[in-house]
Amino acid sequence: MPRENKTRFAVLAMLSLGPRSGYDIQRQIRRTLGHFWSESHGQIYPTLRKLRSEGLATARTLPKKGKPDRNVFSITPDGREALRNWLGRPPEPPPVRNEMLLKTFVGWHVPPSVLVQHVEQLKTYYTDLEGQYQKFARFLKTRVAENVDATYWLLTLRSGQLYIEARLRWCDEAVTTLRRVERDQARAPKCRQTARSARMNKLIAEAKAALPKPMNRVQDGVKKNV
Amino acid sequence: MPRENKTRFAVLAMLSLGPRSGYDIQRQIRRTLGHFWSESHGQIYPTLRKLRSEGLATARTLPKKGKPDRNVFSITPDGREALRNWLGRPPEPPPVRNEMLLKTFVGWHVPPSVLVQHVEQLKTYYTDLEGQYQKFARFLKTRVAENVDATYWLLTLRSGQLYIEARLRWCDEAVTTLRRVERDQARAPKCRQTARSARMNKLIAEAKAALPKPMNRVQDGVKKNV
DNA sequence: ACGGGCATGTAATATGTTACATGATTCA
DNA sequence: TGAATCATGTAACATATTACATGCCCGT
Repeated sequence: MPRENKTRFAVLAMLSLGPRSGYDIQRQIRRTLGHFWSESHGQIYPTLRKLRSEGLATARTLPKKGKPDRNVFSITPDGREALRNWLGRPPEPPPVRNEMLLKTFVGWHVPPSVLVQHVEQLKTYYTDLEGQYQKFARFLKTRVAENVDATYWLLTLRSGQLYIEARLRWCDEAVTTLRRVERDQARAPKCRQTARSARMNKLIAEAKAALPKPMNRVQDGVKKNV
Repeated sequence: MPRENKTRFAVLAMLSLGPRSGYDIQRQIRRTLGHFWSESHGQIYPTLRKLRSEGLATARTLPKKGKPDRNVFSITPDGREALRNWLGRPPEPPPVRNEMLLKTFVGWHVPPSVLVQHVEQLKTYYTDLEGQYQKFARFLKTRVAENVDATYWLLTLRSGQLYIEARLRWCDEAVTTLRRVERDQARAPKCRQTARSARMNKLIAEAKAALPKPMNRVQDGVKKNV
C-alpha cells in the first residue's frame, strides 16, 4: 500500500479549516471523512510534528489545568500551498482489498447458504447507512444556499450514496444467484470437490486471453503492465 | 489497516485450485483477483513458508536446470479446513482510503476546473474498464453451462460492473455540479479563502448532530462507537 | 463506581511495497 | 540487443494499528 504519504494531506486538509489539536483532527476525520478515509492518532501526532518541522504548520501550546498541555496547530501559507499543489495532482486509485469478493471467488468450497448469510448481513448494514446518508443529504442541502462550498461535501456524500446503491443491487443479485445455484445443486448429482477444483483451474487457464487487465495507476494513461 | 492477516487466505484460495509456486500465485492473483485484491511477492513467499510450517500446505522442490529451484506448494486437508472456516466468518469491510473523495472534500481551495480534470480522467479510466469487463462477462457466461462454479467468478465480476456504473454516474454528476459552481463563482462577488474556511468550519460544527456514523465492523451488528 | 470521552504522546508490533541479488529464456 | 517474463528469495524501508502510560471530568 505505501506509495506516497497521504496522511500528511488528510491532516493538512483538516488544518486548512482552522487551528486544531491532534485530538480534534482525529475526531473530525472520523466524523466527517470516516466513510472514505481513516487515520489513527498513532499516525497523526508524528505527522503533525513533521509538518511543523517542515514549516507547513505552526504549534501553540496552551497550558491546561488538567494534565497534558493542549497543542494547537495552524496551517502556514506554505502548508496551504502544499495542499493546493496536492489537489492539482491526479488522485491515485484506492487500494483494493475486498474480503467479501475474495470469499465469493472461492465460494464454491462451501454451501451457497454460507455466502448468502454474509450478503444478507452486508445488506442490512448498507440499508441502515443509506437512511443515515439520506438524512444528512437533506441537512446539507439546506445549507448550500448560504454556503456554496457545502456543495463539495455534498459531492462526497453523493459518491457514498451511489456506492451504496450499487452494493445493495449486488447484494440482491447475489442472493438470487446463490439461491439458484443451491436449487440446482440439490437436483443435480453431487460432484467431488477435487473435480470442481480441477474444472476451475482449467477455466482460469482458458480465461487468460479474455481477462481484463487491471491498471493500478490512473494518472499515466500509459498503464505500464502490472 | 492490520486487523487479521488476510494474505494467508488469498494464498490458500489460490492453492485450493491446485498446486502452485509462489510466482504462479502472485501472477494469478494479479490476473484474476487483481480488481479487488492485491498481494506482492514480498508477502507471498514468507506466507508460504509459514503455511507450510503450520501444516496447511506442503512443498515439493523441483530442481531446474536454470538457476533457482521451483518450489511447488500444495494445500493440505488442514489447509482446506482453514479456508472453509475463514469462508464461514463474516467478511470485514474493505479499508477506506479514497484520495479522490479526500480531494473533493477540500476541493474549494482550488478552481473547480482542477477537480473536473481529475474526474474526467477517472471517467476515461472506468469507461475503458467497463468495456473489458463486458467482454469478459460474455466469455464467462459461455462457460457457466459446463461449469456452474464459474457463477462465483461471474458474481465478483458483476460486483465490479455495478461499481463502475456507480463511479461513472458520479463522474457525470460531479462534472455537472462543478461546472455549475464555476459559473456561479464567475457571476458572484469573489470571496476570500479565509472567510470560506471559516464558513466550512462552522458548517462542520453545526453538522455534528446530523452526521452519519460510520461503523467499521459489520460482523457485530452491535457497532461499538468508533 | 465505572465506562467513555477528553487529551497527548510513545513503543511494540503487524503489514506492506520496493530494491537488491541473480540469471535463464523469449520475443520484437 | 534490450526489455519482459520467468523465478525465488531477502532486506530495507514505509506505513498503520494497538497497547501502554497517565489522568481529569461527566453522565448513569
